[in-house]
Amino acid sequence: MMAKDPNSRSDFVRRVLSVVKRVPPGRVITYGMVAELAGRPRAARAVGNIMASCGDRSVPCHRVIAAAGRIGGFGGNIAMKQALLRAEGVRVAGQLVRDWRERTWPAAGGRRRTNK
DNA sequence: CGTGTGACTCAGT
DNA sequence: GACTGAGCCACAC
Repeated sequence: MMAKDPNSRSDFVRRVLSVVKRVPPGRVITYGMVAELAGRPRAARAVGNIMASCGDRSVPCHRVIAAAGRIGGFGGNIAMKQALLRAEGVRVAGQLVRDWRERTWPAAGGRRRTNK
């Protein structure tokens, strides 16, 4: 069993993967949110790098999107990411997610206020 | 150990 | 709404 080796990655990477794995189906999360849950609210960029290097297929990296509901990237196969999200019930329009506000996880508790 | 790069984010124009 | 510049972080070389 243990075909995987999560221990070979750094702590931060392990934490990021853990967060993404916790994202339920039909839900999406932004890189910044993952970074924050991972303990580095400013490491959105690093999270993107980790996803690009994610060697763990158990991680639904397709549920990780950029801020403002943008799809972001997917190793050049953005179309696949859109299809995967759509297959989970997420409304995707081109490179933009329409219902990301209601599908962002964890539930931000509601909509944003006048101030970001 | 310094530099460059990238599936990012924010603020300003 | 779109583009630009600057900031921030981890990893490969």
